[in-house]
Amino acid sequence: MPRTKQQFEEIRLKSQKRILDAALEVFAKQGYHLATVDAIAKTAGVSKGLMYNYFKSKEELLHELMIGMMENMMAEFLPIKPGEKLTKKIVTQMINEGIDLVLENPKYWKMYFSVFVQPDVMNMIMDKIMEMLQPYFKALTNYFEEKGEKDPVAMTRYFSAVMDGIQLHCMIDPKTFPAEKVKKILIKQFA
Amino acid sequence: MPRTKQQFEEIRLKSQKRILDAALEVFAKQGYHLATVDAIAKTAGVSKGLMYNYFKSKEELLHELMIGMMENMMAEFLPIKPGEKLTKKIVTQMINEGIDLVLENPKYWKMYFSVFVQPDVMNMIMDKIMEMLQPYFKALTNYFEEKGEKDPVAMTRYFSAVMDGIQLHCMIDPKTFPAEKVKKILIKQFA
Amino acid sequence: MPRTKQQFEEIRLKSQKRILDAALEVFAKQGYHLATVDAIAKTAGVSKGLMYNYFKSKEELLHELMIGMMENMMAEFLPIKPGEKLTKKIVTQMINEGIDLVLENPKYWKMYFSVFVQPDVMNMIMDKIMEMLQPYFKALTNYFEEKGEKDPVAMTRYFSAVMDGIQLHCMIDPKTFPAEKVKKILIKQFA
Amino acid sequence: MPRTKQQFEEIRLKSQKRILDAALEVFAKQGYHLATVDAIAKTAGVSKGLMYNYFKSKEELLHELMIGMMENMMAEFLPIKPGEKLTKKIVTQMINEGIDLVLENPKYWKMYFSVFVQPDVMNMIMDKIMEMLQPYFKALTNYFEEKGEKDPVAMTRYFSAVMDGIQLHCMIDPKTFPAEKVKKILIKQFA
DNA sequence: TATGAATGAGGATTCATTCAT
DNA sequence: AATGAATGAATCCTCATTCAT
Repeated sequence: MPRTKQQFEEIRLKSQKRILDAALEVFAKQGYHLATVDAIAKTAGVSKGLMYNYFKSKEELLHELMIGMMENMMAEFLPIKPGEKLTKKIVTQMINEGIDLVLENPKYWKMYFSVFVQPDVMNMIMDKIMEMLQPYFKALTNYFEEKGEKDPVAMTRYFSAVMDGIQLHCMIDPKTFPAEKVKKILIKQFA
Repeated sequence: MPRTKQQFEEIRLKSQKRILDAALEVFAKQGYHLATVDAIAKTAGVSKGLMYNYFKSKEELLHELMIGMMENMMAEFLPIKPGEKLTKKIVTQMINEGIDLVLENPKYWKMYFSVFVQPDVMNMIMDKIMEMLQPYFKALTNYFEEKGEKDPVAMTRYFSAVMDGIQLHCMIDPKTFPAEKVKKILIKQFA
Repeated sequence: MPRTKQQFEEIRLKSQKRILDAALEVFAKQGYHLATVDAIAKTAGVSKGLMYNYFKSKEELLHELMIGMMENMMAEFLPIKPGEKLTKKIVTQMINEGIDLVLENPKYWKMYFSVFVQPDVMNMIMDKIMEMLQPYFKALTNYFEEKGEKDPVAMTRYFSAVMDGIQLHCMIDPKTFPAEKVKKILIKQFA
Repeated sequence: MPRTKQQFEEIRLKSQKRILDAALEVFAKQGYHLATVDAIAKTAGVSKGLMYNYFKSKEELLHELMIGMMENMMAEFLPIKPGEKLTKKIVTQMINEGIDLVLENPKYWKMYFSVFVQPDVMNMIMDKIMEMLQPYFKALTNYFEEKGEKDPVAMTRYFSAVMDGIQLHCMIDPKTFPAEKVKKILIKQFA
């Protein structure tokens, strides 16, 4: 008797998750190009072949991973519902969380950032991610508008850039970067 | 025959420069891992063998390149002599130049940034670069101290991070990023 | 419960046929080596596991298929009973049918031919097929003998070779090959 | 001092030839799909890498080989200059040579034939080969026209098909195929 | 009987590096 | 100083086959 559809589905999901987790770990430690499919499979405790059952290439594995991370991050980073407005409190929280997230797992974020900087290959991802970020940009633009900023669109881009810069430095040097002080500066300036 | 020696030296330097220029171009276009030694040699118009006369590996080529770029950038970006003090004017100039440099050649800077984000491989470079940045950090700390900032060290790191974030976004999206408006915000805030 | 046994047997035969049909289709389209077991199973609408219940390997599947095709073809191509003699009419029919069969399904026949040309792997099949062809060769030899040919054995081999050559060209270029004219030539020469 | 251009050219040609010879041998013995690049390189006594210096893929290697064989064969098989007319003597020679060539090296010709029967992959080769065969078809058509055949184009195609059929059977069973007798039949019929 | 997840050996391809000239 | 032919380890990916259910 074969397993039921549902049983198979469960098995599939479980294996996929193991592979994605392993990929995250290995990509984070070695970077995309130095990470071998072999190492990922070994880390996941599955065969290489299985990987290719679920992801049609190493690149697709990265894509899926990035999209997944992005979705998770968005959920934590921008905890508002569509249409809801940003408040000072929420922006404060975004700043704090955005920095803490990186400090907790600098390796993962290195991988994440590195993609933005890879030439060619990753353009597909960029589009997808930009699309996902739209509501976040909109909400911020709204927020800055209500705060009375003259050019809320520019301010939003400025804020995003600043946050990315901070996160970048947290990643590079999590030990000596004065995260707490910088948080305060940011909150004072933007929230 | 000292004359001949000098000529050899000239040829050496010229070839080296051609190779470094080619490497920069190819690394910038393809990223370190996707760039092949072959492509670099071809771009430089020399043989692979010659390349290995001057640089003992692909990695060394990258190192030399990065250090060189860093030195150039520092010269332009921080045009003060050791001991000299930063003025509002100079900081303003730093902000403007720092952004314009990236906008002029986003590809090169992508390569540059990507190194900071590569795990493992580039740890060696980091030390060297951090060392080179020391005087720049010091001068900025001094500057912020004189401007009356409470925590000038934190402010310096904040400023560096912000500048990197802006530059990152300029690189990613040089066309729609509101560089001029952001410059104004930065100058108002830091200069 | 003999009834149940019979039902099982029916199911078995039905599944086997579906798999063989699918195999024929996929082998014909992609060639033996490029055809995947997966594709065959999918085309047949069964699981890979089931396939291996009926055929112990991809190679056996090919064997069964070839033998089956051979039997079918023989039935159509040489519609005489053992011992019965070939007549002009029957030979004419063989020529016409032999060419039409190929023109109707050039892909299948390509697969069929390709086996004769594969080194190593398929030697096993050759023996089996040669054995099956014996009565056909005998009947032809008889026929040519009665027609007064000096060397009926050679003539038989010649006829077989010619037919295969014609069929090969029909397969390669079914559109522009002058099949009807060639039929006439053949009939005039051999029938 | 580097070698001269000419020296390099010689080395290249020599290596290429070794690889092509090896490829012919291995493809002939195992068939395209079962032949491994490794085996070819080993047979040629060079590294796998070198193969890829000269041929950008296994498939291209096959293409080059086929084209080369074709050219050689044409030179022997159709020893007339463009514009020159075919005579009975030349056609007789074509028949004899065409069969002897195959009998001498059935393996090579198996490889050659197998390509015509491979689905998909080899379409590029087909076009090239058809183009090369044009002058041969033209000369034959002319010949049959002057011989007073009613439909010389059809006759040409018939003749080609017959020759291929004979060659095919020579390949499959070089030992018992009555080559000499068949030659006589062919000569009587076509020359 | 029937399923499809899992395996892993095997194969094509790439590319930094070496070395004879 | 200069060349580019040659190497081979490393890597991605495929697919026939097995097996627990």
